[in-house]
Amino acid sequence: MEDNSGFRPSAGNLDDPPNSRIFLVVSKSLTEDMIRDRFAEFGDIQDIWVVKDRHTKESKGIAFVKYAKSSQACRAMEEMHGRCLGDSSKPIKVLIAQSRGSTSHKEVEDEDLTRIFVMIPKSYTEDDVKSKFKEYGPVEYCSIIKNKNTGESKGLAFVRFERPSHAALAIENCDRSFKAILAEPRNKGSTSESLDYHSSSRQQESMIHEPPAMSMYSYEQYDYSAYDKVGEARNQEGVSKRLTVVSRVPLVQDQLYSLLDLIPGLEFCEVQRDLYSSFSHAVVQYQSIASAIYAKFKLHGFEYPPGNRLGVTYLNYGGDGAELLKKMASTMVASQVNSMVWGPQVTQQFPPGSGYDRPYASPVGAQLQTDAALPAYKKKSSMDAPCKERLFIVFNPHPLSLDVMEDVFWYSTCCWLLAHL
DNA sequence: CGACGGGACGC
DNA sequence: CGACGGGACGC
Repeated sequence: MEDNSGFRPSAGNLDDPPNSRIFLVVSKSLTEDMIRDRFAEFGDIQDIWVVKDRHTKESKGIAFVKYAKSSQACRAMEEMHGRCLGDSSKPIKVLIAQSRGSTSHKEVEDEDLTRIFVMIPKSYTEDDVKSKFKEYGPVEYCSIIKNKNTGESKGLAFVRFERPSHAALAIENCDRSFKAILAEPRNKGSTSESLDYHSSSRQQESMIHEPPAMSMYSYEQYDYSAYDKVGEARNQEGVSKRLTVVSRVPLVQDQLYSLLDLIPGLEFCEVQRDLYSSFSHAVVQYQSIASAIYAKFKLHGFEYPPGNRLGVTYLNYGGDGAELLKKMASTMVASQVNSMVWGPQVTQQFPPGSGYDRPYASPVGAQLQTDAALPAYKKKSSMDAPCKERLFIVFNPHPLSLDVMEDVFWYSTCCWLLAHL
Protein backbone atom coordinates (compact mmCIF):
# COMPACT_ATOMS: atom_id res chain seq x y z
CA MET A 1 0.00 0.00 0.00
CA GLU A 2 2.92 2.23 0.59
CA ASP A 3 4.73 1.68 -2.64
CA ASN A 4 3.81 3.76 -5.63
CA SER A 5 3.93 0.90 -8.05
CA GLY A 6 3.77 2.14 -11.56
CA PHE A 7 5.68 5.28 -10.67
CA ARG A 8 9.37 5.87 -10.97
CA PRO A 9 11.20 5.67 -7.70
CA SER A 10 11.94 9.37 -7.71
CA ALA A 11 8.46 10.36 -8.78
CA GLY A 12 7.22 10.23 -5.21
CA ASN A 13 8.39 13.68 -4.25
CA LEU A 14 6.90 15.41 -7.25
CA ASP A 15 3.57 15.54 -5.53
CA ASP A 16 4.91 15.87 -2.06
CA PRO A 17 3.71 18.03 -0.56
CA PRO A 18 0.63 18.32 -2.77
CA ASN A 19 0.49 21.32 -5.08
CA SER A 20 4.15 22.16 -4.69
CA ARG A 21 4.92 21.95 -8.40
CA ILE A 22 4.08 24.45 -11.09
CA PHE A 23 3.49 23.95 -14.78
CA LEU A 24 4.78 26.65 -17.11
CA VAL A 25 3.87 27.48 -20.65
CA VAL A 26 6.67 29.67 -21.93
CA SER A 27 8.60 30.66 -25.00
CA LYS A 28 10.60 27.85 -26.57
CA SER A 29 13.70 29.96 -26.20
CA LEU A 30 13.46 30.21 -22.44
CA THR A 31 16.19 28.15 -20.79
CA GLU A 32 16.34 26.42 -17.47
CA ASP A 33 18.74 29.04 -16.14
CA MET A 34 16.44 31.86 -17.13
CA ILE A 35 13.58 30.13 -15.35
CA ARG A 36 15.71 29.64 -12.29
CA ASP A 37 16.67 33.30 -12.26
CA ARG A 38 13.08 34.41 -12.18
CA PHE A 39 11.56 31.73 -9.99
CA ALA A 40 14.13 31.22 -7.26
CA GLU A 41 12.89 34.18 -5.27
CA PHE A 42 9.62 32.43 -4.43
CA GLY A 43 11.14 29.56 -2.55
CA ASP A 44 13.35 26.54 -2.45
CA ILE A 45 13.44 25.09 -5.92
CA GLN A 46 13.99 21.35 -5.83
CA ASP A 47 13.84 20.66 -9.52
CA ILE A 48 13.44 22.45 -12.81
CA TRP A 49 12.61 20.57 -15.93
CA VAL A 50 12.24 22.09 -19.35
CA VAL A 51 10.46 19.60 -21.57
CA LYS A 52 12.27 19.05 -24.84
CA ASP A 53 11.62 17.12 -27.97
CA ARG A 54 13.21 13.76 -27.58
CA HIS A 55 14.95 13.92 -30.94
CA THR A 56 15.55 17.57 -31.83
CA LYS A 57 16.24 18.52 -28.21
CA GLU A 58 14.29 21.67 -28.86
CA SER A 59 12.22 23.02 -25.99
CA LYS A 60 8.51 22.32 -26.30
CA GLY A 61 7.79 25.55 -24.51
CA ILE A 62 6.68 23.91 -21.32
CA ALA A 63 8.46 23.42 -18.04
CA PHE A 64 7.96 22.22 -14.50
CA VAL A 65 9.33 23.80 -11.36
CA LYS A 66 9.17 21.85 -8.13
CA TYR A 67 9.26 23.80 -4.88
CA ALA A 68 9.67 22.53 -1.37
CA LYS A 69 6.32 23.93 -0.31
CA SER A 70 2.93 24.43 -1.81
CA SER A 71 2.84 28.04 -0.59
CA GLN A 72 5.98 28.75 -2.61
CA ALA A 73 4.58 27.18 -5.76
CA CYS A 74 1.34 29.07 -5.30
CA ARG A 75 3.10 32.36 -4.84
CA ALA A 76 5.22 31.79 -7.93
CA MET A 77 2.02 31.19 -9.84
CA GLU A 78 0.35 34.28 -8.43
CA GLU A 79 3.33 36.50 -9.12
CA MET A 80 4.45 35.19 -12.48
CA HIS A 81 1.33 34.10 -14.32
CA GLY A 82 0.69 36.41 -17.24
CA ARG A 83 4.08 38.08 -17.22
CA CYS A 84 6.36 38.27 -20.20
CA LEU A 85 9.68 36.51 -19.92
CA GLY A 86 12.76 36.54 -22.10
CA ASP A 87 12.46 37.89 -25.61
CA SER A 88 8.88 36.86 -26.09
CA SER A 89 6.00 39.28 -25.89
CA LYS A 90 3.61 36.45 -25.23
CA PRO A 91 2.58 36.26 -21.59
CA ILE A 92 3.58 33.05 -19.88
CA LYS A 93 1.24 30.74 -18.07
CA VAL A 94 1.97 29.48 -14.60
CA LEU A 95 -0.36 26.90 -13.12
CA ILE A 96 -0.21 24.45 -10.29
CA ALA A 97 0.82 21.22 -11.96
CA GLN A 98 -1.46 18.24 -12.01
CA SER A 99 -0.13 15.34 -10.00
CA ARG A 100 2.00 13.12 -12.11
CA GLY A 101 -0.29 10.15 -12.23
CA SER A 102 -3.21 12.26 -13.32
CA THR A 103 -4.55 11.60 -16.78
CA SER A 104 -6.69 14.69 -17.07
CA HIS A 105 -4.87 17.87 -17.84
CA LYS A 106 -7.68 20.09 -16.81
CA GLU A 107 -6.27 23.17 -15.20
CA VAL A 108 -6.27 23.35 -11.44
CA GLU A 109 -8.51 26.25 -10.57
CA ASP A 110 -7.81 28.82 -7.90
CA GLU A 111 -11.22 27.87 -6.62
CA ASP A 112 -9.77 24.50 -5.73
CA LEU A 113 -6.81 25.99 -3.92
CA THR A 114 -8.24 28.71 -1.73
CA ARG A 115 -10.62 26.88 0.57
CA ILE A 116 -9.39 24.91 3.54
CA PHE A 117 -11.19 22.52 5.82
CA VAL A 118 -10.42 22.64 9.53
CA MET A 119 -11.43 21.15 12.85
CA ILE A 120 -12.24 23.72 15.48
CA PRO A 121 -13.51 23.81 19.06
CA LYS A 122 -17.28 23.62 19.07
CA SER A 123 -17.45 26.91 20.88
CA TYR A 124 -15.91 28.82 18.00
CA THR A 125 -17.96 31.35 16.12
CA GLU A 126 -17.23 32.25 12.52
CA ASP A 127 -15.49 35.37 13.76
CA ASP A 128 -13.32 33.28 16.04
CA VAL A 129 -12.28 31.17 13.08
CA LYS A 130 -11.58 34.21 10.99
CA SER A 131 -9.41 35.80 13.65
CA LYS A 132 -7.37 32.60 13.84
CA PHE A 133 -6.73 32.39 10.13
CA LYS A 134 -6.50 35.96 8.90
CA GLU A 135 -2.85 36.05 9.90
CA TYR A 136 -2.09 33.99 6.80
CA GLY A 137 -3.89 36.34 4.46
CA PRO A 138 -7.22 37.98 3.75
CA VAL A 139 -10.11 35.66 4.51
CA GLU A 140 -13.04 35.82 2.17
CA TYR A 141 -15.37 33.98 4.51
CA CYS A 142 -15.60 31.30 7.15
CA SER A 143 -18.43 28.85 7.51
CA ILE A 144 -18.96 26.45 10.36
CA ILE A 145 -20.75 23.21 9.75
CA LYS A 146 -23.70 23.04 12.08
CA ASN A 147 -26.44 20.68 12.95
CA LYS A 148 -29.32 21.83 10.83
CA ASN A 149 -31.88 21.31 13.54
CA THR A 150 -30.16 22.48 16.68
CA GLY A 151 -27.74 24.87 15.05
CA GLU A 152 -24.90 23.59 17.18
CA SER A 153 -21.43 23.49 15.74
CA LYS A 154 -20.06 20.20 14.54
CA GLY A 155 -16.55 21.44 15.16
CA LEU A 156 -15.75 21.68 11.47
CA ALA A 157 -15.32 24.74 9.34
CA PHE A 158 -14.37 25.97 5.90
CA VAL A 159 -12.15 28.98 5.47
CA ARG A 160 -11.95 30.62 2.08
CA PHE A 161 -8.90 32.74 1.33
CA GLU A 162 -8.47 35.08 -1.57
CA ARG A 163 -5.20 33.57 -2.71
CA PRO A 164 -3.98 30.00 -3.04
CA SER A 165 -0.67 30.89 -1.40
CA HIS A 166 -2.49 32.12 1.70
CA ALA A 167 -4.53 28.95 1.98
CA ALA A 168 -1.31 26.98 1.60
CA LEU A 169 0.41 29.05 4.28
CA ALA A 170 -2.48 28.42 6.63
CA ILE A 171 -2.30 24.67 6.03
CA GLU A 172 1.45 24.67 6.51
CA ASN A 173 1.63 26.86 9.57
CA CYS A 174 -1.58 26.82 11.56
CA ASP A 175 -1.78 24.90 14.80
CA ARG A 176 -1.79 21.17 14.24
CA SER A 177 -4.94 20.80 16.24
CA PHE A 178 -6.87 22.42 13.40
CA LYS A 179 -5.88 19.54 11.16
CA ALA A 180 -6.15 21.88 8.23
CA ILE A 181 -6.36 20.40 4.77
CA LEU A 182 -7.37 21.70 1.40
CA ALA A 183 -11.12 21.36 1.06
CA GLU A 184 -12.44 19.20 -1.72
CA PRO A 185 -14.39 21.32 -4.17
CA ARG A 186 -18.07 21.27 -3.43
CA ASN A 187 -19.16 20.25 -6.89
CA LYS A 188 -17.02 17.28 -7.57
CA GLY A 189 -18.11 15.76 -10.84
CA SER A 190 -15.42 13.37 -11.91
CA THR A 191 -13.23 11.22 -9.75
CA SER A 192 -9.72 12.17 -8.83
CA GLU A 193 -7.01 9.73 -7.86
CA SER A 194 -6.88 10.89 -4.29
CA LEU A 195 -10.59 10.55 -3.88
CA ASP A 196 -10.55 7.08 -5.30
CA TYR A 197 -7.85 6.15 -2.91
CA HIS A 198 -9.78 7.37 0.06
CA SER A 199 -13.05 5.85 -0.94
CA SER A 200 -11.49 2.50 -1.54
CA SER A 201 -9.82 2.49 1.83
CA ARG A 202 -13.08 3.48 3.41
CA GLN A 203 -14.71 0.59 1.67
CA GLN A 204 -12.19 -1.73 3.20
CA GLU A 205 -12.82 -0.26 6.56
CA SER A 206 -16.54 -0.58 6.38
CA MET A 207 -16.24 -4.14 5.23
CA ILE A 208 -14.41 -5.01 8.37
CA HIS A 209 -16.04 -2.80 10.90
CA GLU A 210 -19.52 -1.91 9.89
CA PRO A 211 -21.33 -4.76 8.24
CA PRO A 212 -24.17 -5.01 10.75
CA ALA A 213 -26.66 -2.23 10.56
CA MET A 214 -27.68 -2.93 14.12
CA SER A 215 -25.87 -4.16 17.17
CA MET A 216 -22.34 -5.19 16.45
CA TYR A 217 -21.63 -6.49 19.91
CA SER A 218 -24.23 -8.78 21.31
CA TYR A 219 -24.51 -9.25 25.02
CA GLU A 220 -24.24 -12.99 24.93
CA GLN A 221 -20.54 -13.11 25.22
CA TYR A 222 -20.57 -16.66 26.51
CA ASP A 223 -22.74 -18.06 23.78
CA TYR A 224 -20.79 -20.89 22.30
CA SER A 225 -23.28 -21.68 19.60
CA ALA A 226 -21.00 -19.74 17.34
CA TYR A 227 -18.57 -22.60 17.35
CA ASP A 228 -21.08 -24.88 15.72
CA LYS A 229 -21.42 -22.36 12.99
CA VAL A 230 -17.72 -22.42 12.51
CA GLY A 231 -17.90 -26.13 12.02
CA GLU A 232 -20.65 -25.75 9.47
CA ALA A 233 -18.71 -23.17 7.59
CA ARG A 234 -15.77 -25.51 7.49
CA ASN A 235 -17.75 -28.38 6.12
CA GLN A 236 -19.25 -26.29 3.40
CA GLU A 237 -16.07 -24.74 2.27
CA GLY A 238 -14.74 -25.80 -1.07
CA VAL A 239 -11.08 -26.06 -1.72
CA SER A 240 -9.43 -23.71 -4.15
CA LYS A 241 -5.96 -22.63 -4.99
CA ARG A 242 -6.65 -19.22 -3.59
CA LEU A 243 -6.46 -18.56 0.13
CA THR A 244 -7.05 -15.72 2.52
CA VAL A 245 -4.81 -15.18 5.48
CA VAL A 246 -6.22 -13.15 8.34
CA SER A 247 -4.31 -11.74 11.25
CA ARG A 248 -5.00 -9.60 14.27
CA VAL A 249 -1.70 -7.82 13.92
CA PRO A 250 -0.44 -6.24 10.74
CA LEU A 251 1.03 -8.59 8.22
CA VAL A 252 4.20 -7.49 6.56
CA GLN A 253 4.05 -8.25 2.88
CA ASP A 254 7.64 -9.41 2.48
CA GLN A 255 7.63 -11.53 5.61
CA LEU A 256 4.36 -13.17 4.81
CA TYR A 257 5.53 -13.82 1.30
CA SER A 258 8.64 -15.56 2.60
CA LEU A 259 6.53 -17.67 4.91
CA LEU A 260 4.07 -18.71 2.23
CA ASP A 261 6.82 -19.26 -0.25
CA LEU A 262 8.11 -22.12 1.88
CA ILE A 263 5.31 -24.07 0.27
CA PRO A 264 6.20 -24.57 -3.38
CA GLY A 265 3.99 -23.05 -6.02
CA LEU A 266 3.26 -19.64 -4.56
CA GLU A 267 1.96 -17.36 -7.28
CA PHE A 268 1.19 -14.20 -5.38
CA CYS A 269 0.50 -12.83 -1.97
CA GLU A 270 -1.12 -9.51 -1.49
CA VAL A 271 -1.51 -7.98 1.94
CA GLN A 272 -4.50 -5.74 2.36
CA ARG A 273 -4.11 -3.86 5.54
CA ASP A 274 -6.94 -2.08 7.21
CA LEU A 275 -5.83 1.50 7.67
CA TYR A 276 -7.66 2.10 10.88
CA SER A 277 -6.93 -0.96 12.93
CA SER A 278 -4.15 -3.40 13.37
CA PHE A 279 -6.19 -6.08 11.63
CA SER A 280 -5.08 -7.17 8.22
CA HIS A 281 -5.66 -9.87 5.69
CA ALA A 282 -3.99 -11.13 2.60
CA VAL A 283 -5.07 -12.82 -0.58
CA VAL A 284 -2.80 -15.62 -1.63
CA GLN A 285 -2.69 -17.83 -4.67
CA TYR A 286 -0.82 -21.00 -5.39
CA GLN A 287 -0.29 -22.65 -8.73
CA SER A 288 -2.20 -25.72 -7.74
CA ILE A 289 -4.91 -26.78 -5.38
CA ALA A 290 -2.50 -29.25 -3.88
CA SER A 291 -0.15 -26.47 -2.85
CA ALA A 292 -3.01 -24.48 -1.38
CA ILE A 293 -4.31 -27.42 0.61
CA TYR A 294 -0.89 -28.05 1.98
CA ALA A 295 -0.37 -24.37 2.79
CA LYS A 296 -3.61 -24.22 4.67
CA PHE A 297 -2.83 -27.41 6.49
CA LYS A 298 0.53 -26.11 7.61
CA LEU A 299 -0.27 -22.50 8.33
CA HIS A 300 -3.81 -22.28 9.64
CA GLY A 301 -3.45 -21.56 13.35
CA PHE A 302 0.26 -21.05 13.00
CA GLU A 303 1.59 -18.40 15.34
CA TYR A 304 3.09 -15.66 13.29
CA PRO A 305 4.46 -13.57 14.70
CA PRO A 306 4.57 -15.52 17.95
CA GLY A 307 1.40 -14.93 19.92
CA ASN A 308 -0.65 -14.14 16.86
CA ARG A 309 -2.47 -16.99 15.22
CA LEU A 310 -2.92 -16.73 11.52
CA GLY A 311 -6.18 -17.86 10.07
CA VAL A 312 -6.02 -19.44 6.65
CA THR A 313 -9.01 -20.40 4.59
CA TYR A 314 -9.88 -21.15 1.02
CA LEU A 315 -11.12 -18.26 -0.98
CA ASN A 316 -13.64 -19.27 -3.56
CA TYR A 317 -13.97 -17.27 -6.69
CA GLY A 318 -17.11 -15.27 -7.12
CA GLY A 319 -18.02 -15.14 -3.47
CA ASP A 320 -19.72 -11.90 -2.54
CA GLY A 321 -18.64 -9.50 0.19
CA ALA A 322 -20.82 -11.00 2.88
CA GLU A 323 -19.53 -14.46 2.13
CA LEU A 324 -15.97 -13.31 2.27
CA LEU A 325 -16.59 -11.48 5.50
CA LYS A 326 -18.24 -14.47 7.05
CA LYS A 327 -15.39 -16.61 5.98
CA MET A 328 -12.86 -14.22 7.42
CA ALA A 329 -14.78 -14.01 10.65
CA SER A 330 -14.97 -17.76 11.07
CA THR A 331 -11.33 -18.08 10.18
CA MET A 332 -10.47 -15.50 12.76
CA VAL A 333 -12.44 -17.30 15.45
CA ALA A 334 -10.89 -20.58 14.45
CA SER A 335 -7.41 -19.22 14.79
CA GLN A 336 -8.04 -17.36 18.02
CA VAL A 337 -10.35 -19.66 19.90
CA ASN A 338 -7.73 -22.02 21.15
CA SER A 339 -5.70 -19.47 23.04
CA MET A 340 -8.76 -17.61 24.21
CA VAL A 341 -10.33 -20.57 25.87
CA TRP A 342 -7.42 -22.50 27.23
CA GLY A 343 -5.11 -19.65 27.83
CA PRO A 344 -1.43 -19.38 27.12
CA GLN A 345 -0.47 -22.91 28.02
CA VAL A 346 -1.67 -24.16 24.65
CA THR A 347 0.25 -21.90 22.40
CA GLN A 348 2.43 -24.19 20.39
CA GLN A 349 1.74 -24.83 16.78
CA PHE A 350 -0.83 -27.50 16.30
CA PRO A 351 0.90 -30.88 16.14
CA PRO A 352 1.28 -32.06 12.58
CA GLY A 353 -1.43 -34.37 11.42
CA SER A 354 -3.41 -34.17 14.62
CA GLY A 355 -6.01 -31.90 13.10
CA TYR A 356 -5.60 -28.18 13.28
CA ASP A 357 -9.32 -27.89 13.89
CA ARG A 358 -9.20 -29.79 17.13
CA PRO A 359 -10.62 -26.91 19.16
CA TYR A 360 -14.03 -27.23 17.56
CA ALA A 361 -14.48 -30.72 18.85
CA SER A 362 -13.42 -29.84 22.37
CA PRO A 363 -15.66 -29.01 25.31
CA VAL A 364 -15.33 -25.30 24.89
CA GLY A 365 -18.55 -24.56 26.66
CA ALA A 366 -17.13 -25.66 29.98
CA GLN A 367 -15.92 -22.49 31.62
CA LEU A 368 -13.78 -19.52 31.05
CA GLN A 369 -10.82 -19.08 33.29
CA THR A 370 -11.32 -15.91 35.22
CA ASP A 371 -11.34 -14.79 38.81
CA ALA A 372 -13.59 -11.88 38.08
CA ALA A 373 -17.16 -11.79 39.30
CA LEU A 374 -19.12 -12.03 36.10
CA PRO A 375 -22.63 -10.73 35.68
CA ALA A 376 -25.43 -13.22 35.24
CA TYR A 377 -26.10 -14.61 31.78
CA LYS A 378 -28.28 -12.33 29.77
CA LYS A 379 -30.98 -13.32 27.42
CA LYS A 380 -30.09 -13.14 23.79
CA SER A 381 -31.35 -9.93 22.27
CA SER A 382 -33.35 -10.14 19.12
CA MET A 383 -32.05 -9.14 15.73
CA ASP A 384 -34.00 -5.93 15.56
CA ALA A 385 -33.63 -4.89 19.15
CA PRO A 386 -32.77 -1.23 19.51
CA CYS A 387 -29.15 -0.62 20.19
CA LYS A 388 -26.59 1.99 20.96
CA GLU A 389 -23.59 2.56 18.81
CA ARG A 390 -21.19 3.61 21.51
CA LEU A 391 -20.08 2.04 24.71
CA PHE A 392 -18.64 3.92 27.61
CA ILE A 393 -16.45 1.55 29.53
CA VAL A 394 -15.27 2.12 33.07
CA PHE A 395 -12.35 0.03 34.24
CA ASN A 396 -11.91 -1.00 37.80
CA PRO A 397 -9.36 -1.05 39.18
CA HIS A 398 -7.13 -0.84 36.11
CA PRO A 399 -7.66 -0.29 32.41
CA LEU A 400 -7.24 -3.30 30.17
CA SER A 401 -4.56 -3.22 27.57
CA LEU A 402 -5.45 -2.43 24.02
CA ASP A 403 -4.54 -5.96 23.04
CA VAL A 404 -7.05 -7.43 25.40
CA MET A 405 -9.73 -5.01 24.32
CA GLU A 406 -9.14 -5.88 20.72
CA ASP A 407 -9.37 -9.55 21.52
CA VAL A 408 -12.64 -9.15 23.34
CA PHE A 409 -14.29 -7.04 20.72
CA TRP A 410 -12.91 -8.89 17.80
CA TYR A 411 -14.14 -12.06 19.33
CA SER A 412 -17.63 -10.76 19.96
CA THR A 413 -17.73 -9.26 16.50
CA CYS A 414 -16.86 -12.58 14.99
CA CYS A 415 -19.51 -14.34 17.04
CA TRP A 416 -22.05 -11.82 15.98
CA LEU A 417 -21.18 -12.20 12.35
CA LEU A 418 -21.34 -15.95 12.51
CA ALA A 419 -24.66 -15.89 14.22
CA HIS A 420 -26.34 -13.34 12.00
CA LEU A 421 -24.85 -13.21 8.56
C1' DC B 1 -15.36 5.15 40.35
C1' DG B 2 -15.78 8.23 35.02
C1' DA B 3 -15.22 11.02 28.87
C1' DC B 4 -13.01 11.25 23.61
C1' DG B 5 -11.80 10.92 18.54
C1' DG B 6 -13.14 12.81 14.84
C1' DG B 7 -13.38 15.01 8.59
C1' DA B 8 -17.56 17.59 4.35
C1' DC B 9 -20.79 22.00 3.00
C1' DG B 10 -29.04 23.49 1.69
C1' DC B 11 -25.75 23.67 -5.27
C1' DC C 1 -3.11 25.98 -27.17
C1' DG C 2 0.42 23.25 -23.51
C1' DA C 3 1.52 17.75 -19.39
C1' DC C 4 5.95 14.39 -17.56
C1' DG C 5 13.28 13.46 -17.74
C1' DG C 6 17.40 12.36 -15.48
C1' DG C 7 19.87 8.55 -12.94
C1' DA C 8 21.27 5.39 -8.59
C1' DC C 9 21.63 5.03 -2.20
C1' DG C 10 24.16 1.69 0.56
C1' DC C 11 22.17 -3.09 2.69
